[in-house]
Amino acid sequence: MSLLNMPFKALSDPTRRKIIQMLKEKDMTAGEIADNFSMAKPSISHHLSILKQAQLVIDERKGQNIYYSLNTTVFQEVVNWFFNIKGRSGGFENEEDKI
Amino acid sequence: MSLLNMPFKALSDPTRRKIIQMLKEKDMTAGEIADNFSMAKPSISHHLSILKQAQLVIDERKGQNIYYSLNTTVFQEVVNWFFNIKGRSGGFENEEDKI
DNA sequence: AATATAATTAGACATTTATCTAAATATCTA
DNA sequence: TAGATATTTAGATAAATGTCTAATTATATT
Repeated sequence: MSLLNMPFKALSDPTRRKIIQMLKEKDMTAGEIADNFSMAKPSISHHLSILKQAQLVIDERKGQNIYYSLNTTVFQEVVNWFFNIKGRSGGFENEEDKI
Repeated sequence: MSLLNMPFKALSDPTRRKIIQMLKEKDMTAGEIADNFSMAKPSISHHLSILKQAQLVIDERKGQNIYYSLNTTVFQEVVNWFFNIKGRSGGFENEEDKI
């Protein structure tokens, strides 16, 4: 699988995008994340696993809990794909903002 | 389906991302696009249909041909999602480049 | 009008995906 | 060590996805 394919597939699911948005605010345990959804915990665990495989998140066990946090590196690569499409304008309105 | 879900799903397939990259360079007919893949034409037609539903591309018939082109508006909305996650830094290295 | 070309639609099929419940693993605490 | 809590893994299943061939639609040409 290509480098970008896994993160793109991972981001194609709304639950996983919501998780990413939550982790933007703060690191969270699997349980805290699951509490924000009306979905069985194993389902969330599965989503976290896909985000982890895509290297969009990092996990670290602390005692009984496993904390999840964003891995901005792979994020940047996906963003770069869009920048490349848009001629590196990145959506800025002014010419000065372009690279 | 949420506004962003369709484009995200559409971009989760590598063939469709390749099509987007091709359309970045120039507008193309369905046939020209299909010639770049070792895939049956109806399969490409299906991919184009998904990109069209997601409003990532626009189609226009000219005689026997149907020309496809990028619709940057919806693109921008997807880019904005990433900007929002990344605190609107957009991946620029320098503070000055931020909005 | 008949034929050729460009593209889509229809329908079938195998694979992948998202979800669930039940069971297993890991850690903490009494 | 036994029990409680947090999380994952296993296995099942329904729905979605990507691909194909065959048929259809739309346009152009002779």
